[in-house]
Order: sequence, then structure tokens, then C-alpha cells
Amino acid sequence: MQIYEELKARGLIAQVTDEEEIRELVNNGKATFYIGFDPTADSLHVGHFMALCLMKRLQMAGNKPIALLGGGTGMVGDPSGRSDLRQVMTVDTIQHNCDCFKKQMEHFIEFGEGKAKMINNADWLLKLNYIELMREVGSCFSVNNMLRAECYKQRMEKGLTFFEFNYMIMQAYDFYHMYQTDGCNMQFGGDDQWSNMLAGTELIRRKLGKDAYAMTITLLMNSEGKKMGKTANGAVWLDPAKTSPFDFYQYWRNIGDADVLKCIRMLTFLPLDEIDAMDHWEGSQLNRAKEILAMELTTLIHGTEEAQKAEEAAHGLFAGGASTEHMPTTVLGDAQFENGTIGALSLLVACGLCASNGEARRLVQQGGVTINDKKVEGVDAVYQRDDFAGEGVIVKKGKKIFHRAVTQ
RNA sequence: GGGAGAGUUCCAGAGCGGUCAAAUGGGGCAGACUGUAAAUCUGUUGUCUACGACUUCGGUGGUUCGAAUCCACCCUCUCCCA
Repeated sequence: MQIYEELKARGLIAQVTDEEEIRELVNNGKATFYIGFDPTADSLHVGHFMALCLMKRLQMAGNKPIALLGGGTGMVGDPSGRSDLRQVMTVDTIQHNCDCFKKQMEHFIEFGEGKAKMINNADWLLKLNYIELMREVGSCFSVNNMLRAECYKQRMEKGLTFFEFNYMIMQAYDFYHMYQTDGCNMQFGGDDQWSNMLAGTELIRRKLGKDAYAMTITLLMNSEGKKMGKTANGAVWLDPAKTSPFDFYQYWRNIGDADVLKCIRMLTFLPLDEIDAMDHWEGSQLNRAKEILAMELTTLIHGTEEAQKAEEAAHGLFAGGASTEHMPTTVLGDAQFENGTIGALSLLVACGLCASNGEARRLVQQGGVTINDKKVEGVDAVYQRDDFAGEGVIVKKGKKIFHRAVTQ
């Protein structure tokens, strides 16, 4: 099976500008393609990971990848599909985030001579002169068309500033620029980027009279139509300091039945026939598929060793006989103890399991806290300092959240 | 530039002088059920030294015994006209 067919079979391809041409280019290793990453945070997330996987797959098929850091476009911020204005980032933040992205990307993709290339659009965008830019490309954009673009729909109701409106032009300019400097003839990106990407192929056609292509990756949505890779507390990050390997593993382990196979197909490198075999699994058997998904992904992101630790920890906790080894841990200092004891509520807050004393109180009253395998019966429960020595104390919030507290 | 309207707790959105820590829905958290799933049902959802106290309704000042609610100015946003 050739690469294009494989991508299609995995459900990764959302939209393409010219299927025949793209198939031809990609399958024969003739594409030089770029994917843009705007430095909106100090870590990559699952969406970026999908893009990086795509990059890797296409690279293995002989195509030349360019990872484009959005040091310039990040100065503006993409309004696509958003209902409100993005927080405008400071120059320092953008630089910091770019550095973080760069470091993480190097784990997944090999950069260097003859391999993948990494460039930053700050290198050309920041130098642009307003009047010159307008004279060069301004006449190639129809405001009427831009306003019709799907990505601005939501903003037409709440208002779109001229500042953000320009984002599309910046992104189009990137493609136009790299087409000339790097022979970049294709752009990939999330499906929400479709309008911006078309703006680029259109600009190249108008300015240079040449054809360039664009293809979007299906956005990872769950069966309820919500973007995956997000929790109530924010994204599922690739940086272990922001989302621990254990939490990362658990996110995928806890995925809904309806979404398991789709995720395995889109996110893992398992052979398709193996995945098709799982397609018949039903009911609680799907739990096995969830374990496979969680294990595969955690391995890809954090390495075999971390993945195994996460799996062991999960097995330990849910199959009884909790292993405290890989559990998130809080070290309690002297200040937290009063006369050698600490109250249950303070303990919950100290471990970061509750945001406030009141929340902890509620939780205990509702019977949601277990400490050292014993349900906490009252809000005035107290623990001795000695209890925390050695292995420490296991605090369990609800059914799935385990935390360990120790003394120094 | 002119005119109209809006800013309420995580979000949407009621409230229009005391009975407001603020209806309702969503989301979150917990309990029951279960397969570490989904659906469903129940409770809960500002803070605290907790049957009481304290701080919140864009900002600042004012009227009043009393303000999310009234007035003034300011800021932000939306809509209509140019």
C-alpha cells in the first residue's frame, strides 16, 4: 500500500486541493511540504503530534518536510474557528515558546542536511514593509472572498479586528515565500486551516502562475463532536512536566468506546490489518484496545520505559495492591503540620487535589476521599506526622485520582 | 463622526432598590450503577477560623438606612447610519 492510500485508510485526510496530483507527488516522493506550528504555548499537544506523525510518514516515503515555526504569525494569532480574540503574546513569550517547540520536535523528527528542515517565518515576516507588502500581494486577495471563508464565520457575529483578519495573508505569504526559496509545493495542516492554506495556493497561482497543493488532516474529534486532546484543565501536553506520562496514559486509557478504533487508526503506527482485526472487538473487550492505544501513544511520546511505568502504575492502582512507585507525590514540609498533625482538608489542598478548603470539605462530606484505604468519615479527621514517613500516605480522590504524600 | 444597546459567578443567560452568593441550562467535581467506557439518576459547584462571617455582578465616584439593580464619568464590545 502506498503512502497516500495508507493515510486515507487511516482516516487522516480531510480535504485536498487536487487528489490526483497530490497522490502522484506524495507516492513518488516528489513533494516538498510544510506544516506550520504557531507557538501558542510552551509545549506541543496532541494535535501537533498528529501533524508530526504525518510529517514522519511522508518523510519515510521520500518526501521533504519543512517544519515552520510561527515566530512571525504568532505575533498576530490565527482567528480561525475561534469565537474570541486570542490573547496577544509578548515577543518574549513567542520566543520562549518557539524554543520549547523546537526542542520537542527534535525528539520526533530528524532535522539536518538532507533530512527535515526547520525554519521560522519570523525571518521574513518581521522584515516586511507594509506598503511594499500591499503592493506586492494585496491586490491578489479579495476581501469579499475572505469574508466568506468558513474560518471567520464565528467572528462575523462577534466581530473581527483588522489585525487578526491579516493572519490569512501572513500564512499565504509564508507558502508563497517558501515556494520560491525552498521549492515547497505542498502544505499540510489541521482541517481548520483549510481557508488559510487555500489563500496560499491561490496567491502562488496569481503571482507566479504555478500550481501548489494543500491537504488537511482530519481534526481529532470524539463521538460527541468535541475536539480531543483537551481536558477541563486544558490540553493534554506532550511535555512530561505539564502532563505526566501517567496522566497521558490515563487520558487514552479512559477514552470512550466509540472513539478507540478511530484513535488507534489515526494516531498509532500499528499496521492496518492488525487494527482491522480489532474492529470486531466489542463491549468490555474494548478495554484491551484502550490499553493498546494508551501504551502505543505513551511509548511514542515518552519512550518505552516511561510507558511501561505508566502501565504498571495503572494496573497496580486499578487491580488493587497500589504500587506507590510512580504515583504523583507531594512532599510536605514542616509548615504544613501543626503540633505534628495535619487535617484531612489541609492535606487535600496541600496535594493540589482541591483548590480550596471549602472544596475539600465538600468532597469529604460527599464521601469522595479515601486515605490509606480508609474512607475519610469526617472533615475533622487528622493525621499524624509519623504516618507520612517512609512510603507515605496514599490519598485517593474519587475513583481514579491517586496521590502520595510524604515527609522529607 | 452620529445614534441605539450590552458588559452578571467556569461558559451561556435570568435578575432591574431589600426576601441575592444571585434563577435556569451547560460544564466541572463527588455518590449510585458499571468495564478505569457511554447513558441514566442523586448531591454539589465564591472564600473562610463555617448553623456565623467576609469578598463578588466592566472600572471609579455618588444617591440611599440599604445597590448587581438608580445617577455621573470612564473603559470595552455589538448593532444601525456615515
